[in-house]
Amino acid sequence: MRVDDLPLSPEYVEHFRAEGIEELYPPQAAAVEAGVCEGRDVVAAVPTASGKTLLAQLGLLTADGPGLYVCPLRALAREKYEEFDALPGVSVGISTGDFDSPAAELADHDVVVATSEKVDSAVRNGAAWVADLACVVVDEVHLLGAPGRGPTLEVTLATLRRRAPDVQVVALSATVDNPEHVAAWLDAELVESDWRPVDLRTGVYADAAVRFDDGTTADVDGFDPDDPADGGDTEATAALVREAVSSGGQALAFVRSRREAERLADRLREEGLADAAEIGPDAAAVAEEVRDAGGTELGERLAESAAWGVAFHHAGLRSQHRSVVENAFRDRRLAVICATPTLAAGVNVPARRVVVRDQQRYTGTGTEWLPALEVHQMCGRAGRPHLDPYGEAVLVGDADDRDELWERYVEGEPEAVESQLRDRDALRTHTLALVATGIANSQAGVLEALGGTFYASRTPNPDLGGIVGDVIGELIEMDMLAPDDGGIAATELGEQVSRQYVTPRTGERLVAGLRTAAAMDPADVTPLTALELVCATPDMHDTYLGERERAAMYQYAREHGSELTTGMGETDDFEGWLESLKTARVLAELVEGVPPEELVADYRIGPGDLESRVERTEWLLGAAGAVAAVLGIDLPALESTRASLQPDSTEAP
DNA sequence: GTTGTTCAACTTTAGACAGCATGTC
DNA sequence: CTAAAGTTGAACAAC
Repeated sequence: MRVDDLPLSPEYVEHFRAEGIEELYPPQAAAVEAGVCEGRDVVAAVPTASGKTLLAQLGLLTADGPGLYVCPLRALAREKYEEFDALPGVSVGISTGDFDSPAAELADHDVVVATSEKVDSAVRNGAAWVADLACVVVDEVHLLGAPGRGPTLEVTLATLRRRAPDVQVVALSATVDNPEHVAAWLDAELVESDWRPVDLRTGVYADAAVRFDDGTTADVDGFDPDDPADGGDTEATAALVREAVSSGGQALAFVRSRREAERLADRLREEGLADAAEIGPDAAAVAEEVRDAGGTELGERLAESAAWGVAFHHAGLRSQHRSVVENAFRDRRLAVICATPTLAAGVNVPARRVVVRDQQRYTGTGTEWLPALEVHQMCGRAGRPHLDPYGEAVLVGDADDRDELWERYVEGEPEAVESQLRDRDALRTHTLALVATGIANSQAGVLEALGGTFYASRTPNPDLGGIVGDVIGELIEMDMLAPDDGGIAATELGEQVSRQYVTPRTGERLVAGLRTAAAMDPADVTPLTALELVCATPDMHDTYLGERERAAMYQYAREHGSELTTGMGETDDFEGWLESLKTARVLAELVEGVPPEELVADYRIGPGDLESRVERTEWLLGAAGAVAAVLGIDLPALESTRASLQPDSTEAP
């Protein structure tokens, strides 16, 4: 099937041809057969890089009305936004937490790209445009099975389908074990394929040789397993990377932790890989870009490394640094990225060879094998269309785990997608939201609304009644819901909590903290008071408290006790509270004017971690202000603290 | 006293969505 | 109370 054959206006056909697209890829053709262009619902379970974007565009461009593209990450949203924006005559909007088209304009765009939480939030805040949607594309639907975020996705989709019963849904999934279940839920045609535009061979390294799934075996150049220095997984990884690079390709190496990503990069840099890849001069420019994106010690190390064509990539990096690395690699100005698993789920960064050194991860209860889905996503980054003859993914192991790796990841099926909706916290949040938005006004109403979820479609007798009854009781206890006219209704507090997009537990904590603060001596209410209030909330992530820091934090807690809304004896999770106090302390120093570089060094936290905590704090302080207004509490420290966290007052221009 | 080496005990460990409301020289 | 790798620091040897 050719682009000319599609029911598209000539300008689009022209655009796609200009992009070099003539013939549709088989999965795309299958989706057209299934009716993406005629408004049919379609679930496509296909590998990354097999042309999902075009598939999404076919649905959106042929739909008779505005479209919505839902994706899980802000960086992905931006990437898609740019791709859609390149289409002739299509007006595109974007709506994510960090980057937002004006709300009034969203309704006027042909396509809006948004994160799933932002869509959920828009629904909760009564955005009218959702009811007019003709087509919704959901990228990475398999995240339905993600513990924290899956429920949001399924409830939001159920609500969207309720509000706009005729929307076309196009769902894009990674290869999973049960795509038919997702398709059955959406009553959609299933397109399933493992076709890829570039061949991928996956192999397992052990004992100085790689055994690939196409039956071939390969030695590793310049690698002597009998040399004691060449024995470990890291040495093998380095050799595999070096080999790919010296034959003119680029490589990605995945390791378990941030520190190891940096270490591996150091090690590879010492080998001077850039020369081999003939990207030397360009790499120097990348180093400059990294420096321009902000100077911390970590940033400087990244720049030095990038100058040699080798970068590292993890969430401790500021988002700007991350995107510099991603873009430079895509432009072939870097030879290697050593990364934690972040990179596997993120923006499109294909390489000739992918080396997965670590396949296990620490979980708090020992180390566990990574899900096959995750490893497949890493491996799927191998092979650049038009640039590489093939892609190669190599799992590094030793003789002992060779068979296990082979079974688990080369031959093994990816996991099934399973609903996480039964989770109490998730149900509490969504029950409140459903009532607050007026979708439901009784327990039966909530259950009925949840009837449209993936969970309900998978469970013959959805027995959510018990849990929903429980959480309604809790919400009434929290004064967020109240009995009303034989049913239930949201209180002013409940409505505000839902609109501010914080969890009920966070709302509860804010109420308690605000009441305490209101009763405190005003002279004791400082930025630290506001920050501790917000940091000791389930919606804020804690900061790791090192063994050596613990005593100092304890001391700090004692010294500043009068400013805090939590007494040291009051909490049943003292350790957890100390961790959140550390977060508050770091932010308090930032507010006082301590430069970020210093904080990063003093508290051993990544610049990216600091950045994300500042963002969350701004949001939560805003939410705290809204809750305070409901309670009739006036606490100027909330707003003033938030103001002094704003980028222009904390960062150099 | 200083520097170097070894080894055992201790420390650390991936990621990242979200609010709101607008005017001004 | 899991596991694997990195880091620290004590003990000791050589200078």
